Amino acid sequence: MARVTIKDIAERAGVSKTAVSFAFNDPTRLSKATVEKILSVAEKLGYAPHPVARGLSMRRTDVIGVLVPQDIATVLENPFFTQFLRGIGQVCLEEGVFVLLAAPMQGSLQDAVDRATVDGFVVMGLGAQDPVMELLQRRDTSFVLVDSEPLDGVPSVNVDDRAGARALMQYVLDRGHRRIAILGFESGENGAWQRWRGTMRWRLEGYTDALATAGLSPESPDVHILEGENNLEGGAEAFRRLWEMTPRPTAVLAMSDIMAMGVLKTAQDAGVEVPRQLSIAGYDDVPEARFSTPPLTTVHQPSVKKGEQAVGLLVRLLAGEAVNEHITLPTRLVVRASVVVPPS
Amino acid sequence: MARVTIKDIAERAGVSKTAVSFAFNDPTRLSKATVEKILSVAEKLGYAPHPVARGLSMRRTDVIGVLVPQDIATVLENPFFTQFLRGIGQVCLEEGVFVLLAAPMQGSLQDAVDRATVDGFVVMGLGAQDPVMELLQRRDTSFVLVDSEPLDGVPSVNVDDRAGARALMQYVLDRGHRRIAILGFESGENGAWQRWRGTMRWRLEGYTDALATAGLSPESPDVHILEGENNLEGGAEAFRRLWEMTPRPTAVLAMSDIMAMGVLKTAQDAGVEVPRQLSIAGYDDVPEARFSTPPLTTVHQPSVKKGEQAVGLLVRLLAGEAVNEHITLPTRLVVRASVVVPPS
DNA sequence: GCGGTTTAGTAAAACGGTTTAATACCCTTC
DNA sequence: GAAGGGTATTAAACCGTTTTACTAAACCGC
Repeated sequence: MARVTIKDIAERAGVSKTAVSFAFNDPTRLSKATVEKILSVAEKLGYAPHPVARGLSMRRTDVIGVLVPQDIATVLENPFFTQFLRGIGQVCLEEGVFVLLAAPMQGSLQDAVDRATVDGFVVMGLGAQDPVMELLQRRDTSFVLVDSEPLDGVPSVNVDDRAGARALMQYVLDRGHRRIAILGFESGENGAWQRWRGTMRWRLEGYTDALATAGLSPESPDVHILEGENNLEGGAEAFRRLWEMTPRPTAVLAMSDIMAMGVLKTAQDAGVEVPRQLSIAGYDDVPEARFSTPPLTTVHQPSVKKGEQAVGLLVRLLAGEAVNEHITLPTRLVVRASVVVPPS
Repeated sequence: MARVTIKDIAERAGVSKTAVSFAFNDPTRLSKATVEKILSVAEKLGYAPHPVARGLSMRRTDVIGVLVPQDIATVLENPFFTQFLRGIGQVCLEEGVFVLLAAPMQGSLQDAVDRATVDGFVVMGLGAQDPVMELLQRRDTSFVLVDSEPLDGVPSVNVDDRAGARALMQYVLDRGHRRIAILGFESGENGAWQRWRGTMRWRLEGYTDALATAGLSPESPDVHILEGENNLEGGAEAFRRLWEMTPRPTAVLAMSDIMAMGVLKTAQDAGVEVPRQLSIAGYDDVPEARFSTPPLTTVHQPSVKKGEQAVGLLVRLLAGEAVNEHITLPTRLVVRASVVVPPS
């Protein structure tokens, strides 16, 4: 039983394909009677226009892609991304557009871009110097950057990472901490925080701003900057490394809540009292940050709104509007209980 | 600057469109020299085959849809679904296939099915009597059911919900609880648990099995069955209702961890000591269940594997294999700290 | 130098829709 | 009664690929 096509409907209704198409897309072009006739035949045969054929003809798929530089399982491990995706999904639904997850296919993000049947991309956390960036620009695909360094002529959404990081570090210093570990994501530039770009760079700048007020800097011997995978295990692994240091840091600022929770869990499993022996702070303020024990002191960023805004820009771009906005959303320090004064 | 098509490449390389197509899809049909010539021209012009055109011609989009009966923001609120999606995403990546999220479009799931450009669906939690089920069967779309009542001829993945629920309830009863609340998802059949189907029904059967060993049943005056939205707020709202009962239940078994955590949080905010005054149990064993205070006693289900298996079946189906498997994955009681003996 | 097979390439027909340009018909209007 | 103007409808072109069926040339053994 082959798929029922527009031709079938046309024949059964005794009209042309054009008429059938009109009945669905612009009924005013046809007489009331003909439209009804066509629709009833279509209904009876269970016809719906083939979305791919339609897409080819209309040069529009009504799908937007969410492009992420890591594989889906990894990305979804971070609740922040789930929140972001919720924002995207919600707006897409309202706009009558589907969401497609585009991650590196057999390792190649380029392949994913080439093969994805989408009208445009929301691009998440892509390095400015990534070759995919060029590829996107060369194609006629529209796209919006999120958590990337803004590019001229490409709309973008970011949060005020620097201010958030500064406020958090200031808070930690104000409690009295002077031996501090900063935990970033894996950047492929392990240890070379001088070469960090984008989000990590901005956050580091914020930390640095605050450190300066205490006469410290990333180069200070008691300030440690390390990288780990952006998930629970990355936090766990980082804890093990930093707990071997002498003297041990009294506070660790992770660049994501999920890493912070990895540190927290592993520290507790190792018998370390948090926050008495070790203060831990995160970044993002994911929903579960308030449920941990102790609840996580962190920096809130409006993750859902980030997604909403990104899709909003993309939709306008796809509608042909000349969008050139660089949105920066606010961040906010959220004080909970995982950072206290260090042991004396 | 219009998109560069196969025709452009053909002209610039001085060959036919067919040759270009072969160069990409079956290079052995062409001489080494011609292939190189074509590929170099394609490279220079930045050509990649138009995925939609390709899809139309090949009758294959290399996209699978994840069909959910609620909107994306709601579904993603439940970490269980995120885990499920991780499993799906991972296998899809390996298979070189994209994932498309298909939720009701402007309220119509039917629309979503008609408009989604996919080769097949993983259908999540759809009621057996849902009209969409019929639609799917009438179309030539392949699909796999997850968390639905198995349908003849349609592969499906489920977990042993009944056994899990039974073990959990037994554990609760063994602690000595006799005034018990059961909290299900909103089913559109509020209060009418007799009409629950699928997952909710199976779990309820498990609870009932165990209740029977204590001489109780869903009809017992001290057993309360209620529904709430399947998210934190649903749990919160449910707590308020059940805390007004007299006598109050000493234990509540929620059908998802997320609801359980909603109950937990709200109870604590109301000054209730958990678990001393109120024992709380969940279902799913999402990653954050171990991080709550107290850590959640719950039923583990292999969410990631569920996604993996579902895609696995779908892929085989799409490959033309006659798949007719009904997979049931095991569940397992996870004892943590949120259920203790009730106050005397 | 002759049939037969391989090799390298192509023209044209799908795939299933939408859109453009044209036509046939009827109704006014002068 | 011819010109003009809707209105309802359609044939054909188009979207950008893949695939089928065919041809021309080269190669082969004898």
